[in-house]
Amino acid sequence: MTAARLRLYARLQSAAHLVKKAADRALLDAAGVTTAQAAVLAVVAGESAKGAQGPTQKTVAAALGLNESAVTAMTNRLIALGYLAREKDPQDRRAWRLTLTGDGEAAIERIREPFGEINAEMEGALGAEDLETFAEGLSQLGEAFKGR
Amino acid sequence: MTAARLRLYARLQSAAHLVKKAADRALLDAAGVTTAQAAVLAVVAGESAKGAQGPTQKTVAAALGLNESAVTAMTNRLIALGYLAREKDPQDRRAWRLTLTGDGEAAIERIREPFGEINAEMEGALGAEDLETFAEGLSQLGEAFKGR
DNA sequence: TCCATATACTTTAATAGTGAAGTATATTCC
DNA sequence: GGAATATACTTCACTATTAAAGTATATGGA
Repeated sequence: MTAARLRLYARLQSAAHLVKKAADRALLDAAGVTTAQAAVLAVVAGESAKGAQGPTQKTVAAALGLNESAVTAMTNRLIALGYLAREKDPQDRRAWRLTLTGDGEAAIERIREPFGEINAEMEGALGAEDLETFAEGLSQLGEAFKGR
Repeated sequence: MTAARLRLYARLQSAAHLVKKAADRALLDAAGVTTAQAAVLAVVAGESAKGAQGPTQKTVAAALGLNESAVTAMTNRLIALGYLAREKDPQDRRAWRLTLTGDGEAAIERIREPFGEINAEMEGALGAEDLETFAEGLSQLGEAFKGR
């Protein structure tokens, strides 16, 4: 089958792993934050910009395709690092509302440049490839595997 | 910048994570093996086919873009599961030579079908996309980030 | 109003990875 | 031949994830 010949799964995972490894080193070096932590901070910043309250952990989990237990653990680490704060939602006391601290906002600022470089390096590596089409393909893959 | 607009890093990691999550469930269900374990078994099978001896751990690490310490841990798990065996290379007693057990070869057989389905689902999800070009882009990314 | 069920989060045990520092064996170069 | 260095692997402490089972609070009927 062509499905086997193209080895899409292996290529996708290998590329993702190698890029993540490099990005983690770059971000940790320049901003003292891992890419996984940066992703959570970015979601909290983005969701906070939408409304008065910060997002719940469930919202963060859904945005990143993670289990809620992963977000519990990440949130604990980010609070320990001083980047995030949480308080009980008064409307629903099962839920936490997450917000960035001042240090959290500062971390996001520090992330911007090294992260932009990673994205630029990726675009450079793709050479002649149609970038829009390639990016679209990645989104289609994500979309197709989102609900299982 | 276009680099930020396309969010290649986020899309790549998200797609890879969601596909891996689904593939792990499928493989664990059908073959009792994780995708990470399957990757190591496949490398050992492929390298063993090339020469008389199985690969060293270093060879496996290089093939998968992993640290040698990750391969030490994976090898221990796969030996405990009965899929892999190792013996000291008589030419270089620092190195182990890895080989598949009968159970390891059987596991590779069980993996084939569910894994083919994952690849086929990925191709399906890409729709109109030129599959060759997309696959090539993934390889280019991997290649560009391999040596850092 | 109370019970059943659904929802938001937590806990636990496991896999999978990193990087740094350590051990043992090879190799290289006076 | 022996010292210095390189290489193959291991160990350790840590981050990040999953799935399953548990806790606490909401919600929607009867």
